[in-house]
Order: sequence, then structure tokens, then C-alpha cells
Amino acid sequence: MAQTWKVGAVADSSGVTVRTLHHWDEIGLLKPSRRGLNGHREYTEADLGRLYVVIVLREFGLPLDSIGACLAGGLEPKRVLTDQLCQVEAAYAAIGRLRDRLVKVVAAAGEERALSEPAELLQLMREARPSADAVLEAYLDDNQRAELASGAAAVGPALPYLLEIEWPQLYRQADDLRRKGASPSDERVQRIVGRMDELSTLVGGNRPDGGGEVRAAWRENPAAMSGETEETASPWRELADYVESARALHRAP
Amino acid sequence: MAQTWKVGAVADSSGVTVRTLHHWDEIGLLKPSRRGLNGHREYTEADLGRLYVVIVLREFGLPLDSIGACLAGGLEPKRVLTDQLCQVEAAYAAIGRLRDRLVKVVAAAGEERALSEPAELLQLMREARPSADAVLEAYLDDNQRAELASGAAAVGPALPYLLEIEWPQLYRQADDLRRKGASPSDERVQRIVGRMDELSTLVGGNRPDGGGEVRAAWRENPAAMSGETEETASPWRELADYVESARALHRAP
DNA sequence: TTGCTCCTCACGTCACGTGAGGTGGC
DNA sequence: TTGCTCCTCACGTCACGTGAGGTGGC
Repeated sequence: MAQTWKVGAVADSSGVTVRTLHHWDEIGLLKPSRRGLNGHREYTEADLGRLYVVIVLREFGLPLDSIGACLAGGLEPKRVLTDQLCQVEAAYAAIGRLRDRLVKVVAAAGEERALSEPAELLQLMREARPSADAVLEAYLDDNQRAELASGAAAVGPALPYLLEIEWPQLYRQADDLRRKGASPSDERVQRIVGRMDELSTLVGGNRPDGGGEVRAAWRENPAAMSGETEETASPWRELADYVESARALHRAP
Repeated sequence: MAQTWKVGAVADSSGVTVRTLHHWDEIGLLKPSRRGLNGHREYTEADLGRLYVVIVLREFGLPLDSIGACLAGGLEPKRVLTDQLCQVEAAYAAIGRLRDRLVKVVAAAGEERALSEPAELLQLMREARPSADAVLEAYLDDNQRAELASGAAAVGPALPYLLEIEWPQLYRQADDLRRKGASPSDERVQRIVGRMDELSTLVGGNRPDGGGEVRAAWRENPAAMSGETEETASPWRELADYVESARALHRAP
């Protein structure tokens, strides 16, 4: 009879927990070749060989079912690792952007601010976030700026919401339709453009060409105005032209 | 009666899903101020203001309960964001190391190798991983190297396991005890050192000072031999001295 | 007899996705 | 009557952690 090891010994020598070995047994990833009469798991040397591969592949961040498929020959390890690399690259970039933004907020928060008030918090966010109204401020007059800062404009407490949540969302929806090949005259596109004009008017007031500021700000600084934190969006110019042509149709039907 | 919005409208304008709004309602993060007679959720403008904050904080990667605590005043946003930054930095570094290792494997795999055999896969892993036996090879003679490569040495298929899984684990355990202040003469430490000698002998054979290669390799290149992918381990020299002194006690009791 | 290890359920985690089955307003 | 939106369960996800309750060998 060749030597075997029980869970505790295997766990001790490998560094994985007993529970983990139980789990890998349950899902069929690593079943001990034998069971004792008492039901105890008995790992053979071949099992340890397999355990080695599982642990090594897990260190590359592969999901357990991929590891199982590799071991069963159902998946090519090279492809799996290549795919994994792609995902890791993407995650790495994403978390890097997140870190950059966090650095900005924390730095801004260091400047003697109390941050006790939620209003302070919001102000802070605006500085660190690819922020619509931060960019927009340059296009507003003093009154408008005051309204924006206090968050107590006629539009009410939802003004930041309208500018930083709904506004980017409208552009995302428009971009979605554009990618799907919808014409600028498509009624869904028209509804979006209509809503954009409503929001522009709410911010810009009733002056002639009210709301021109918002659109101008967007054309000049689309990335920030869109609230995008990823570079996944399509070329801005294209989207801007698309929306503009839809707007033309909307104004002069 | 001030205006209200139903879930669908809120979802559309914000970009979060209806299910997400349901969930945030369930856990009390964002409860609509009212319900219609039919039970329909009715979000007020104030609710949208709160929704805005939730979304912005979520973009910083904060867990929902932290967001709730911030909004309730139970947590200082500044601290929460600072903590979050620390975690994100750590995750960023960790995923960067993972990426580097993946780049190495994938690059090595690109060199015309089939990777159809599991043995090939293992060989590959050894190249990309901070690997015990890769470093060790420099210290082995041709016979030993051949045994290691074939994985069919006297120790059997578990040789890679012993060298790359159990061996580093022994050092981790020793380091653990050292940090806890255990004396080198502590019986737990002595057991570990005894096992280290066993493994050394298995690899080095019965020659005088058999197994000296493994220990030598470890002293020269502790990071790789330990299998550590993080820099969290304590200064190697200290650990090496600790283990050496335990070994002295073990040999000459 | 006391420890120690082993076993099998089975719930909890985190933030929702995804149907299932049914109701109300145009 | 047909769509559309709304509702409330309730299971699934991913890889285990963490008891709960009980058994077998030294």
C-alpha cells in the first residue's frame, strides 16, 4: 500500500485550509483517490501532484472551473492564460483610474476641510470626479454658479443629480443607439435630444438660447461632461455630431 | 403634491437597474419617501438627491454599508475614503504583480510550445512563477536536474509539490512562529526544521551534506525559494538566521 | 476519559441578475 | 383585450469561512 495523507496533513503542508480541500472535493476539482473505511479522505502522491497544479494555476487568478477544464484537457492552458491576462490588464487599468480619483479626493479633503456636512462632501466629490458641473462652472455667470454651489436653485436639491447623473446617462443612451445604427431621426433619439434641451433650459434659464452653456461645455470637454471614467466611449466628435444633427431635426421638424 | 418618479423612470434617468433600486430599498440604503396605494415606489426630489450621493460614492468603490453609514453620519467620509485608498493601493500593487507574472507565462508560451502536455504546462509555470526549483536548478548536478525536469524522480510525481508548495509553506510557518516570539528551541520550530532537513535529503540524496543545495539556494535567493509573491514577508536575513540557529539545535541536541 | 482529527450538513458573504407568477392602468 | 410597468418571492453567483452536532482512534 502506497502512502497516503489525510486532509489535515495535506492542509498543513500545502497552506490551503481543510475547508478548501473539502470544497475542491465537493466540486470535483480535487477528489482524493481513496476514502478510508471511516470515510476519511486519503490523498495519494498522485493527488498531491494534481494539488500542485491546482495551487499554481489558482495563483494566476484562474477561476476553479477553468482550472478543472485545463486539467481535464477541455481547455487549452495557453488560451486560458492569455484570456486571463487580458482581463487582468483591464482590471489593472480600471483600478489605476480609481486610485487616481481617490488620491485627488483625499488630497482635497486634506486641505483643512471639515467634511462634516454632506454638502461639503458633495463639493469634494465634484473636484475629484470627472465632473460635469465642475467643467460647466466656467460657462456659467455668477448667479448660476451660486445656485449650483448652494444646490438650492429652482431645480431643487436634484440639480447635481440632473447634471452629473442624468445628463451623462442621456449621452450614454444616445451613444448606444448610434452604435446600433439608429438614425438621428429615430424617435428614441429624438426623445433623448428633447430631454437634453429640457435639462439645458433648466440650467440656463429662459434667456434666448437658454442652456447653450451646457451644450457648449459638453462640446469643449466631452469626457468630463459625460461622466465617463473609462475610455470605452466612442470618438466624441462622432457622438457630438450625431446628437447635433438629431437636435437640428428636433428643432425644425 | 410635489412631483415623484417611479422605479422605471429613476432607473432610466440614472443608469442603475430597477433591481438595484429594489435592492437598495431592501437594505435601507435608499428608500423612496412614499409608496402609492398600489404599492408602487415613489421617489421624491430629495430621494434623487440622496441617490446622487449613493451613486457617486459607489463609483469610488465603497461598500454599500459604508455609504449608508456616511449618509447616516455614523462614519466620517474622509476616513472612509482614506481607508479605501489604502485598500485600492494594495489591490493595485497586487494585481500589477499578477499581471507581470502572467506576461511572463504568456510570453514563454508564445515560443512555439505546444502546451498540450500537462508536463509542458508545469515547466512553463516554473518559468513564470517566483519558483523554488527554477532557482534551485543552478545548484543541482545534471542527474538531479533531469529528475526534476521529468518529474519522475524517486520522490515521484510529488517532487514539484514538495519543492514549490511544502517547502515555502515550511518557511511561512517558521516565520509565523518567529513573529509570535517563539524560541528557536521551541518544539514546533524544531519539527519544522526537522522536516526541512528531510526534504533537503530527498532532493540532495544521500551524499555527505545531502540537501545542502536546497538550503544554499534558499539563502542566496530567499524570495524566489519562498514562493512569496508579496513583499509582506519579514527581512529574509532574520528568518534565515532564525532557521539556522534552530537547525543547529536540531543537529546537536 | 480527555484531546485531537475527521465527518457531513447548512447558513452567511456581496451586490445584485434572472426568472416566476401575479396585479393595475392605458 | 393587448402591452407595459409595477409588485413580491426566491434561487443563483464565487470560493470558501464558520459554527453545529456527531463519530473514531490514541
